[in-house]
Amino acid sequence: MSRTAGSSGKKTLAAIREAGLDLVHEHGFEAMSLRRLAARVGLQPGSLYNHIETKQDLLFDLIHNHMVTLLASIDEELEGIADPLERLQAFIAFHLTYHIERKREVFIGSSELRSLEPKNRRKIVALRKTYEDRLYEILEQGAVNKLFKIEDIRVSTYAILAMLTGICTWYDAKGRIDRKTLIDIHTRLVLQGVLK
Amino acid sequence: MSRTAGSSGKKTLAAIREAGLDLVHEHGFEAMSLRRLAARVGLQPGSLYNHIETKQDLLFDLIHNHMVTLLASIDEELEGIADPLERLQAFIAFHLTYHIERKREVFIGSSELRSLEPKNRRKIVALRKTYEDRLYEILEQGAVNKLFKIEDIRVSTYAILAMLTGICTWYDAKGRIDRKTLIDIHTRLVLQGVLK
DNA sequence: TATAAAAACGATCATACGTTCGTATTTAAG
DNA sequence: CTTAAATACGAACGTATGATCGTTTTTATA
Repeated sequence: MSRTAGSSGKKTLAAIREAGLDLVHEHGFEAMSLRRLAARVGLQPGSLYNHIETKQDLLFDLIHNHMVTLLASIDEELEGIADPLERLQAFIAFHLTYHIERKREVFIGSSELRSLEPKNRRKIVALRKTYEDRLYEILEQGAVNKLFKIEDIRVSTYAILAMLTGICTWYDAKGRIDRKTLIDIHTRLVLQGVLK
Repeated sequence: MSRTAGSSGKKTLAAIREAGLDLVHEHGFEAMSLRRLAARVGLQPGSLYNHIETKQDLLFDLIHNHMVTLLASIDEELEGIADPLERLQAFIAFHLTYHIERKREVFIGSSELRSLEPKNRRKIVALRKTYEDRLYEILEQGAVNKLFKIEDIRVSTYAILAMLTGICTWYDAKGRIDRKTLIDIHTRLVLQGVLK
């Protein structure tokens, strides 16, 4: 893929991000070389710096972008739903669907927190906490309404998230189970563990 | 840490493994330099090769060692327990305890499969499958005995493993919750999702 | 205490690293 | 059509990479 001077910066940045997701996922952030990244995008190494500040900034950009989109999406998804049970069902379906389609981002978002500078890491951890709180609040609301019976809301939040996220990384879209069935099974598993 | 020629190879190899776990966990396998590893152990880079074949062999050794010990331990743990419910409880307690104490190994064992050569990766994946089968068989036995009611045994196996393993990576031993409580909560969560 | 084996040293190989910079080219706005 | 801004080039910086090898030092055995 060759590229000419002056060509659209928007497109080039998008290509850099896409190749970055691939390469970080494949080699880890520290081991991803900007030379390989540039080659995949069709640039000379130095030209990357017309689009990114530093390698570190690229990593932050990739993870931050993921988290912000995730948060905006869940809020959109839950908007207008009041009943805790329905909200929980919506959360499960959304989380599974969203994460299945973004395995690279999910992997990087958890495995490469180590490579973020402290200030950047704090920002990401705060966003993650905000997302976790969406589920926490649903469980809490259901518990208050005597709809759910939960021993420890915080631990249950983490347990449900671990289950849903973990499964996404294994799930093979071309395998035995279709997406709807996957959602159904998990909805039932979670509800059994949570319903009164 | 300084080291003298002729000193015990067993100790040196153990130190290499320990430092290797740390550095792979911290930087990722590809980005872990043998120079840094050697420095941490107190060796010149070339001296590592008195103990390891290649960098790749070290990675395989680290992961393989973990998986073999894991398998031997679960078999020992389950030995003599016949009742599926008791076996499930034993599995949960064991898995949580074992994984909490080996966060580095667990992390590396999942995130660095990508860095294993195909032949090595196949061996590890086979061992992992064997471990997963231990839980699968417990669930199956419980289902046959009409003790458990499980919609999809394979998916439930993965879901339970994802939940238990995921939580281990977050769990802070110095935090609000002690280990016994963590096990109790998770045992209840799993049983609710599985019991008839 | 003589000696073989084990382990460490330290130099070396060609190659790759992230980033900077001066220059050239292309695009888009006026 | 002119021109400023955006983008790309390509060389260069000092440093680090995994692995090899001949040599030296230390250990343990007999």
